Amino acid sequence: MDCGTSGAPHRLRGTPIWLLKRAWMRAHEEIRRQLAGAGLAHQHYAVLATLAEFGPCAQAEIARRIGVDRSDMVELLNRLQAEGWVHREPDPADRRRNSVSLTAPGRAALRRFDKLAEAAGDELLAPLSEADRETLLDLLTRMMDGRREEGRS
Amino acid sequence: MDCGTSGAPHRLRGTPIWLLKRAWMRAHEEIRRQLAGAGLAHQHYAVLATLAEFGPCAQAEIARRIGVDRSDMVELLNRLQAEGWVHREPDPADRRRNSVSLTAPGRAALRRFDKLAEAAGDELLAPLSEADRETLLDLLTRMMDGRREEGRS
DNA sequence: CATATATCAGGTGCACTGAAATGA
DNA sequence: CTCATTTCAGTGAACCTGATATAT
Repeated sequence: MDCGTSGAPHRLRGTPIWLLKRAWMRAHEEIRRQLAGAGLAHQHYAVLATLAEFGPCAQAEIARRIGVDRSDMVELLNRLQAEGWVHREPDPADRRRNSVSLTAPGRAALRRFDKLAEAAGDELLAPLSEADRETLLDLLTRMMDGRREEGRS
Repeated sequence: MDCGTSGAPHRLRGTPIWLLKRAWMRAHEEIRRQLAGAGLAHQHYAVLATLAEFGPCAQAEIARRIGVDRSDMVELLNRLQAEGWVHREPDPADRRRNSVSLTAPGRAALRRFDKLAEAAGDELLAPLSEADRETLLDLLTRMMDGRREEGRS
């Protein structure tokens, strides 16, 4: 993956869309490398993290939380279930739903992946100081959440 | 496209990789909407911008500059050529190469797309103040270019 | 009836690989 | 012979649509 921005026209280089694209491509490469050993995608990690934080969920709820399509949840969970990390069972309260829960091995695996994800993030942010990292995360968060509390930093 | 970050686990929400993914998805949606009328992708715009800035190029050079695969340049240019915006001719100095150049209509089209791209960027950055926008672009640039000039803002 | 869920089949855009043909 | 360029054929992950069966 070629993530350099160096030779690009400055019509693009100063543009948020271009920068975000290249930044995401680099980020994607980092997380991919970290999770490659386990043969997992970032989304698998996101599913495990969601279950750890919110407890047993319907598939559609997980999908909504992490912004994945419901259609794609099926295979995602098939994989995690095959590893023995999650457990699917019909929800007695609403029999349309599968109640998906984290198993003990799943919880242990998640702890490993947490470390890998953190390493990927550190690799990515390596060129920035601690203060700059915080500022960047804050700005991105505010950009996404659409608020507007000026100033700061 | 669902770009909200609201309901995601905080294990992900504070993470640069997660934030960059969601941010890029939103950015992609904005630029897609702006260019949808012309039926173009962001990459088509990037090609035109490259030709405007660097003059006639070999296909491989354009590909290198904007981080697109050489294989994919072919169809990208087919489309732009079909619109009459670029012109391909064998480079007499090195007959392996195609010298790709911007036509007059291509230059005019690019001016229109510049406006659309700018509108997409403004839409994206709307929640941020002018100072914050500059900071964000600066941080992203430094993250990608790997320098380390601390401080700023 | 309308709505929500899980699943499957398929489509599309995009990054990428591998190989061929041509020429430097 | 080695390398670079254009092109084509095809793969794979990800986002998305539409349809079905089932339950609320």
